[in-house]
Amino acid sequence: MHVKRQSIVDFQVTACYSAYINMISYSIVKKSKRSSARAGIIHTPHGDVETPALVGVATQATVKTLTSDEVVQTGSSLLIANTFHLHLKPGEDIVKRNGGLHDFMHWDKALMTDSGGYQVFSLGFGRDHNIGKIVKEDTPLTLSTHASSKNVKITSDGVYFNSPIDGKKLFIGPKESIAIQQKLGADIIFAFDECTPPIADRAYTQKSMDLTHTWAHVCVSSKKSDQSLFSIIQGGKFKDLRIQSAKTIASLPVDGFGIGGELGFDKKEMFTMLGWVTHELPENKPRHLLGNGHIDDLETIFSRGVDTLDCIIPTHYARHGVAFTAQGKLDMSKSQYLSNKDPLDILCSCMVCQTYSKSYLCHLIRAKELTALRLLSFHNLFYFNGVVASIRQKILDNKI
RNA sequence: GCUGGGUUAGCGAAGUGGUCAAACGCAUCUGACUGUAAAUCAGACGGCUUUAUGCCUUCGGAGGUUCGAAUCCUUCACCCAGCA
Repeated sequence: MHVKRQSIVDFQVTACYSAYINMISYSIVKKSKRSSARAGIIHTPHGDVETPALVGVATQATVKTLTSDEVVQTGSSLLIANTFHLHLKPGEDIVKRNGGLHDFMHWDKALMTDSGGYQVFSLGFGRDHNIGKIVKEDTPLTLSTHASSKNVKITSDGVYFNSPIDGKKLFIGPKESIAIQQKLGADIIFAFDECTPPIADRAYTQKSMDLTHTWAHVCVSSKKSDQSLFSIIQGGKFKDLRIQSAKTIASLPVDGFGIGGELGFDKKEMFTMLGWVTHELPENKPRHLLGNGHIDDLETIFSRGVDTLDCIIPTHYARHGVAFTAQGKLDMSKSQYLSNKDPLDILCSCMVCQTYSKSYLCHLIRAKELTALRLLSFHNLFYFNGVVASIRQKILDNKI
């Protein structure tokens, strides 16, 4: 993969079909009769991705703590890296000079890059109010159209950020995001959007959605590469806006869809909202749910017609000492596990469960050994991928 | 033996007459975490209860000065350094 040895003939054939080969395509293997679930395959220039699929989060061109080879062993076939972070460090030109993201990070399978739209929220209102994308219902905070963030200035052309690294001002709009993503060279790139804050009122949500739609058009027209473009649906918690957004984005010449922003205060609401959105989308293109995927929600999310989703939970929680198992979430920093000689999950066939005891992992966590973070990250990703694979099987077996 | 420095909550370490149940760090415990500002963050951490501008017991031991002592004095114990 690193060093490509091709005969002249091979090269010509590749060149001949490159415009075709480099786009993704999606095929449905099985459509559920019981729900909106689909089992399918996204064909990419870097291999097929069987869907539903969990997309591993590799924000800074790495799934934190794991090598790319290890990520392959966890069963992942698609990762998502981040435009904003890679623009800051090391810069897209460095990545390009290293042969693009795939070569740079030695990842031979499919890749997405997120557009930086999430950072519009997380480094803006998210940071201002110390909130995440999902917020409890009883928050007194509200954002209306006049609201402005300390750290991020949103204009019709794009967004002025303060770099979280050195405070330096930088500007990213739809054109800039696409230009960066072209240099990064992932198979699938995302349109620049504003991740609508969960505390936005209707007026703000609408304005933000309109802006995201405007930017989506700019992204479509400024893309010069043969990468596949996914465009993001917003609309917050408002049914008419979600539907309007889905219809608008669906009418664009894009290759797939992202479902973004906040999805209500509770799980039920989220599942309902996903239904509103996927109902409006054409069947022949993949739908990606951005940044959402508690383990217990996966089956219902996929049953609403979502094909892929990315979520930091398996790797993020791992670094905070939490392991996911068939017995639930285990906080491996708890001293009770020091005397437990069983594997994390007795039925798990991952390298960690085949090799190490809870006692050892608990010790490593408590001793703050980096290996602990690696082992839990590996297990959690493997475990999540296994759960998603079993959901796919259930769809194939008419059980979902 | 002499001289000097020291002994503070589980550990390390501030504090040198009142605002001290005693800063801060570590350890411990409890919570958070959903397109990664995240190997992070927040809270508790002498005891008791009616959870409070509440009560009780603490700063090597004992005694003293003072309205009031972790802080000053005496003495004892132990530790460290230098000198014999």
